[in-house]
Parts: sequence; structure tokens; C-alpha cells
Amino acid sequence: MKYYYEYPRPCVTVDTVVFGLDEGDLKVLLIQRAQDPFAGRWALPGGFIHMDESLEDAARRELEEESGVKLAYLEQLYTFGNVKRDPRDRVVTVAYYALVKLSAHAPHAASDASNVAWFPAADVPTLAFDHAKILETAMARLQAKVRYQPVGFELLPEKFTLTQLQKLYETVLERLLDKRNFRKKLLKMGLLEELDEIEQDVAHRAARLYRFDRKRYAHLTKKGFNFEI
Amino acid sequence: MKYYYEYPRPCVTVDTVVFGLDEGDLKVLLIQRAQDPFAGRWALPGGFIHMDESLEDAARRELEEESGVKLAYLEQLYTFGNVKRDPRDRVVTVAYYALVKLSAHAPHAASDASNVAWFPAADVPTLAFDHAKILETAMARLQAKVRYQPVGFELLPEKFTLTQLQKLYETVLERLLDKRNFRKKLLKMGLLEELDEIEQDVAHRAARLYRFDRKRYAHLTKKGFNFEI
DNA sequence: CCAAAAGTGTTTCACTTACACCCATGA
DNA sequence: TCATGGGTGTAAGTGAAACACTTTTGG
Repeated sequence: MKYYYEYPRPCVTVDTVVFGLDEGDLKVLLIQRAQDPFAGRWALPGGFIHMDESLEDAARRELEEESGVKLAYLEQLYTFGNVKRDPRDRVVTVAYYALVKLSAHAPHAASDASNVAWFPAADVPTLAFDHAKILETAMARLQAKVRYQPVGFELLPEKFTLTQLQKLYETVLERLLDKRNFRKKLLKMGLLEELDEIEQDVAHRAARLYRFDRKRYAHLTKKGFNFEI
Repeated sequence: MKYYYEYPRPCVTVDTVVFGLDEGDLKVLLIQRAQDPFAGRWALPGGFIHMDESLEDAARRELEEESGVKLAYLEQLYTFGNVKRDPRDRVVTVAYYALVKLSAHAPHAASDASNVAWFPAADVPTLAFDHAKILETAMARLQAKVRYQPVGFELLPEKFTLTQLQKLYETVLERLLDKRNFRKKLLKMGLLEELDEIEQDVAHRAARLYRFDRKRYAHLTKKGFNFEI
């Protein structure tokens, strides 16, 4: 058994796949690199960890620094550590994925004239490093997660209609759902608080607004309830 | 954007939770530390990564070096990077979990007079570092995974009886299953190859042996089949 | 012949699925 | 009054859960 200092150390970074929902489209936040390697290429936001912060803290800090988004949900995704994933040095990256409420972010504001932009998740430019693989992993994880944990709500505004919720699932799962069955199922779970409000400024009958009831979810979960779509 | 060498680097290790099934009991492989910190304490097998190997390669190498087990399954678990998880230095550890066929390992041989031993997963000694938390995470993951992926077979010998298989699920999931329903469900999946062999040396009616059909599983999976217990 | 585990079928109930029409509203 | 999406009920089918007895074999 050797002592620590005898071992060469890799760089450690965090990279985060930030998902947002923009009018029914799933988007990903990317940053255009200023420096080599891959100068000019789009990449996931991220950077080197500091010695006095946890991995998750590092992810949050980098996102705030680079893009100013406020995260609704953040979860560790996977750690990528292939030897040659960075051409300059050995770099291990701990990838996270995050969900944000784009409705609260003036999403288009971020993209003007800056090097930060939202891209459709299904149609991103060529990415730096192995970030395409990280994105792919994140998409798969989101798809799986959304089915058995109520994380989808983190993509919606606080108050939403059932149609918005259904569209969200259809977008993420990439298949159509039956309206009647979807509503029956979701309402029966008893996790949606029916509000005395309706959506505004629509050119047809306005839909009722709902809110996800976190306390009730926590309560039911303790009793063995299993969320599943 | 700064250059790499401006950043201090943490140590990076891999630690692996190795699960084995010993006569119906779920066991975990532990190693007794020879050096400080935590000299004398039991810990998960692991160690520092080399600059020329991937994370998974590092996990495999360390396991071979320290315990000589042959892995049936290896999957990345989670990366632990709290600032103070190692009292000496900043150490980020990428945790893996592994499944081995204990029947093929003469499990008790490893424990005599060495500092490597199998402990019941539900009853381990106080562990070094944050390894208790890593173990807990691994248990939760195994429990979740075993339900929707046929990884449980990696804990059994190549040929097994349906009762062995059921006991395995009962052990990992920590609840009893109905024999008739379990058999119906598993057999209906069509993933078990019924062999013309029976178990040997039992003092009662000998049970039929089965083998997990990997090719068929791969084939069905492509067609949209979903394994689920 | 007894102990021990292997092996098997049926009913009930809940949930999923498929499916089509009327309603409310703003333009 | 019309276009647009909001909102609802029912029947059929599928799968899960509950449940007990007979069979085989070795000792």
C-alpha cells in the first residue's frame, strides 16, 4: 500500500446537461468554447472542481458562473474517465443532469449575442470532447427517471394544465399518450392540487391549472406509494 | 477560462462493492486495512487509478490484485466527492458494484488467515471512510436493478433451480414471493432454458435445472421486451 | 412410510387500453 | 357561429395476487 502523494493525479471536472422545456420542445443548454481544445465548439457547461467544494457544489457554481440558470433539480449522472477523453491531459469528469423551469428564465434572452444557447435536445451541433455521449446518457436517464419519479414537474411552471403535463411526457418519452387515460391515471394518484384558476389569454376554452403537491408525495412515498407513468 | 495546470488536483480512487450469494445469504467482500488512516478497519476493496487506465479498468485491476475474484457483472454506482471524506487529502472516489458467482469461488478459502473476507451484507463491521454510505447506496441500487434487469443470474451458478432463483430474489428484495406466481411469471418470459438435468445429492425430490438464455434476452430486448419482477 | 421440497391451476380483482363525443370560450 | 382545445365514461382485455393440494424422492 503506497501513500497518496506517490500517485499522479488526474484533473477532475464536472459537466452538466441542463434540460429545459420550451413550448413543448426539450432543450439543452450549451456553451461555446473560447479556448482550445475544441475552441469554437459547443460543449456542456462545466469546469474544474475546487478543493474546498463537493462535486455537487462545483456543478452548481459552474452553472451559475457560466449561465446564471436556477436549477429546479440536479442529479449525478455518471462519471466519465476514459484515458483519452481530453487530448491534453487525463481528465475525469463527473457528469450531472439538471432540470430548469424555462418559463422562469426568459430563455431567449440568454441566447442573444452571448456564447450560451439553448438547443433542441434532439438536434445539437457537434459537441466537444465526449459530450455527445454524456448528452446521450442524460437523455436515456431522463427518460427512465421520468417514468418512476415525479421529476417532470421540475420542467413545468409552478402552475400548469394537464395538457402541458401530458405534452411534457410525450416529448420526453417520445410517444403519444391517450388523453383520457393519462388524466385518469394522474388524477387518481392524488398528487395534483386542483387550483381555482384557469390559464389566461388563450383563444379557446381555458384549461384548469394544477400544482404538484410535494408534501403529499413525500407522505404517500413513506407509505409505500410508487409513482409510475 | 484557465488552463489545466493552474488547478489543484484531487486524488481519484475507485472502490467496489462486491456482492456474492452464499447459500441464500447476500455477502459483501471487505478488506482489512493495514495502514492509516483507519488501520485495522474493514473497508471496500479499491485504490488509486493509474493515468493509463479507464475507471472500470482500475476497478477490475484493484479487485484482482486484492482479492482475486472473477467478476460476473460490474457497473458504476456513484461518485463520492465530499471534501472531508478522507482525513488526509481531497479524494474523489468512483464507486462500482460487482456481482460474482460465489459458488465458483470457494468463498471460505479467501477468509482463512487473510485480511479479505465475506460479510453478510446486512451485518458488516464499522467501515472506514464513508464506505458505509457507499455500501448502502449499492444495496439500494442492486434492489432496484434486479427488478428490471436480469442481473440476478450473475449471482447464481450457470445452472440453477427455480427455488434458488426465487430465494435470490427474496434475499435481495427482502420480502417473500409466492412460489406459483413466481414460477409462472419467470417461465412465461421465455428466458429460462429448461435443462434435462436435475440437482444432485438432495434428500428429497430433486429439482429441475435451468439456465438463463442470454441470446434470447438480447433478442427479445430488441423487440421491446421489458424484464420486470 | 415419512419428511422435505417440487411442482401445478383457478378465481378474483385491479389496472390498462381503446375508443368518441359534448362543452366552453374567444374571435 | 365557428374553430379550438377542454373535458369526460364505458367496455374489454390483460396481468397480478391470493390461495392448497398432489407428486416425487431419499432416508
